[in-house]
Amino acid sequence: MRTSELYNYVERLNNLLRIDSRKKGATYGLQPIQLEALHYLSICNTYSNTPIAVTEYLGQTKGTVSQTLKVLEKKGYLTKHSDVSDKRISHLVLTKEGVKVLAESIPTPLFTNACKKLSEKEQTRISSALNTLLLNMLKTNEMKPFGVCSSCRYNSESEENQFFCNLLNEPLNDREVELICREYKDLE
Amino acid sequence: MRTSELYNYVERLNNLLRIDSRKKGATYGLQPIQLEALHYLSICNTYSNTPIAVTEYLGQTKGTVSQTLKVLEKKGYLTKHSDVSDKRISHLVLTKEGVKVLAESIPTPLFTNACKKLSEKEQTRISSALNTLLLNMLKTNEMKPFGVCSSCRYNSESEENQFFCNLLNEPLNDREVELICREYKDLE
DNA sequence: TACATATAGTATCGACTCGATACATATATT
DNA sequence: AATATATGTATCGAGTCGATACTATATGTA
Repeated sequence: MRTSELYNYVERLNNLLRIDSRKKGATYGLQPIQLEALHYLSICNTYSNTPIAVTEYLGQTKGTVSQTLKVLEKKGYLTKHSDVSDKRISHLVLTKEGVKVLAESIPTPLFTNACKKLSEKEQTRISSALNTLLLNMLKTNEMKPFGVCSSCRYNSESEENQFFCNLLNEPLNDREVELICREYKDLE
Repeated sequence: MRTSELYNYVERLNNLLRIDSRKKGATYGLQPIQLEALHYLSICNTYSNTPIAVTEYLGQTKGTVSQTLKVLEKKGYLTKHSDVSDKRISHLVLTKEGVKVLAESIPTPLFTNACKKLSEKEQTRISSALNTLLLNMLKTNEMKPFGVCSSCRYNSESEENQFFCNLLNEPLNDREVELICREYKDLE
């Protein structure tokens, strides 16, 4: 068992990224958790850009997330739009300014520079290893996996590679299927 | 370039560990950062168990770390011992209680369970990938690598595998050479 | 030796995070 | 219609964190 060895690496990685994220976010008056919320909203689909989905992804309470989002809205990095069919729900959409800030902050400079020095092969190797570790952790956890449509059990692919979500009963366009979804469920 | 893909994995991993760490630490009234400080002190050598070394490792300011350590001391998880030759320096030593709490908290339950399900081969593969990524990040950063003696430039190994540190001018015992050091420098 | 400078560490302040609790509103269930 | 459930907000207190100012010790230099 190399659990401790692995953990030490992961924790150190955590430290470095948090430091870098704090440093970079300070440029825009943003806290690490606020950058993470913005980042999530930039990689999730339109069914998953709600406060409750952010709550599930970040693993915080909805009250805490509500405060985070309030700050981001006040700073002009996102806007809230009421759902047309369910008036309880708001959809959070990044503003042009929010997208810009995010593009300049994430991935963080330190991480980006480190990746530049890695070969394509090494990057693939690391990506695969992280994927294995992550999926394994999610399986042992009650948290939602937040996967993409292509391997979701609710997805049925038609003849022309058209994705269709059987949970939401809607076809999905090419951009949507690449984004992560809070309703994602693994194939059985 | 798969920078974004890699970053997404690492950030998600961060989330999961922070959540788990917060949950577990709450059992003992400890915050994630306090567990990290305790953890560092359990894996560093006696030259590196000072407040300033914790500061460098965690990447925070010394004032912040001072507060963290004050809490840990008050809770009875560590004790401070003045250095014999330099009165400015304190050495931080975990108490029996501190060691116990740490053993029950780190690695976090979620992470430990996930590792149990991975084969020895997979663990080796992930460990190697994380090592590559981490060393690369540290190289592009001004932060100290905090390595172990065996690959440190200050180390000169004698006939009987006896480690000797040329910076501190002291021989090191078998336990010490396995611990991380704030004075560590890569071989040239 | 005297004085300047550097290093290790602490104390305090204000802005911020975060969970807990209570609450408002909308939808689902019975 | 009444009740339960789900989405989201407001407020509070404990705690994090960097900035600043401070003390004490060590080191370098004239």
